[in-house]
Amino acid sequence: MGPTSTSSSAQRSRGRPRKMGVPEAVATALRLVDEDGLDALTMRRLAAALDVQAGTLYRHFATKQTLLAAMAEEMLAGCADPLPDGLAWRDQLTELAGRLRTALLRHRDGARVYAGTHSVGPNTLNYAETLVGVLRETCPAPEAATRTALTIIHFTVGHTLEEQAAQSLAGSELPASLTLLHAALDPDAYPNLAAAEATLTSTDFAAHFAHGLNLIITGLTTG
Amino acid sequence: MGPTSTSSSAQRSRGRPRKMGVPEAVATALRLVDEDGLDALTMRRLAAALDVQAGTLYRHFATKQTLLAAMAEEMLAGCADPLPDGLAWRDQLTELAGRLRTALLRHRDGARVYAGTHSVGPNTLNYAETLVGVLRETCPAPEAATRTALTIIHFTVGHTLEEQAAQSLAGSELPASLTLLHAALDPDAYPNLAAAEATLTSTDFAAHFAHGLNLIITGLTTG
DNA sequence: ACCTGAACACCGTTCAAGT
DNA sequence: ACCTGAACACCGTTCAAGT
Repeated sequence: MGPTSTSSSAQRSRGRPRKMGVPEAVATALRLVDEDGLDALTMRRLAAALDVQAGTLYRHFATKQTLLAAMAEEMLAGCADPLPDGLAWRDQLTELAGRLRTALLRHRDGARVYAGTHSVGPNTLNYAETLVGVLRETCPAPEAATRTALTIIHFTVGHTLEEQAAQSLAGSELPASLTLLHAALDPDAYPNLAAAEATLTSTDFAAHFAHGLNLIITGLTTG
Repeated sequence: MGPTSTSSSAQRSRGRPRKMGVPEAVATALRLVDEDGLDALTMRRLAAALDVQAGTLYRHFATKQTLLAAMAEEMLAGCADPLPDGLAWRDQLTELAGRLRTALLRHRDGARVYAGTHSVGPNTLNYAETLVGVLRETCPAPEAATRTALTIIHFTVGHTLEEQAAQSLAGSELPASLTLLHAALDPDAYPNLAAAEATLTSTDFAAHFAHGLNLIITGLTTG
């Protein structure tokens, strides 16, 4: 029925070449999230983007959660790269925490993707390994090193969740929500918040992050 | 057709009395979340629990997000109650952060509900007001007080998100995920994590939380 | 072995029409 | 004024049947 000179492999690659492997699916899923946000990432939309039926995805991912975990794992690529030589441990921690924040910020809703999953892939484990390694050199008890690593990760995720929530309140919603907050901040009822409003609504998230991280790292010295 | 002696008001209260006010809807929504988790909270299931059509909810909540914000606001009730007299500022901060954690833990998936919303209701604002108030007494710059309040809140939310994620890996999934993690933790590839495994998989979340919070509060003294 | 097509049991949201 | 009924445009997941 088809042209006789068309080999079966050429037929397979008619239109787009068949893209269905786990890595292509994960990359495409991250692209869809970047374009339209996490809420728009649907197994059906992903399948369509891969030129495949929705059910086919379940041959590669047991569930949507599994896909999300693979996306989180992919996002952390590079976070455990070797640290520059000669960095003080304080700066090593700042660098590592900053890498996690940057990795989450690289994709729209990245923190939400990460917070909802538990990857045990190499990117995630190497990152944790590196972070705990730096902390074991400076923490008295080994338990404290582990707990401090968790503290840094939880703070970073919590912070970035908030940062991206503010980001994704797009053009029209952000001013509205600021106005709402401003209206709610009656200086008689909430004198401290009224005084804090400028800082609270500042978009200098890097400064907020640096402040919190510095608190944690400083606490390590003294505690 | 109906019994002649049945007044219309008696008919209205046949079965359950008509429960449709924002407070009842929020309370019922929190009950549904406690029973079956956040993923099972559906506008349609909530409507059914309130003996109402799904569309009716949209007369009280513009969107599901609005409902979730109202739930988050309700969860924070009591968090801004007056602090006991004579507490050192360190203990005031510990108390306030602990109240937020407890409030989030009180409901299944409480941290996820909270993290996905931005309430400007009185419970939320009074809590922030109180927290910033305590910090302004001890922080040099007013900017630092605000940023530290954000740090404490972000850490608490990030921590509790993780705590409840571990909790909701119910009976059969938890052992499976621990086995998976254990298998992944090759001591040659991840020596630090292998050494940290006991702490990493500990369920003493209160101790983890206390450690992280203490780091932040200690950092405040020195910074 | 791998994919399609079609179905199952749902979603959030809107809105005419009723009372 | 408030609610119902019904619809619109979707979901995640499963699985027989095809090739």
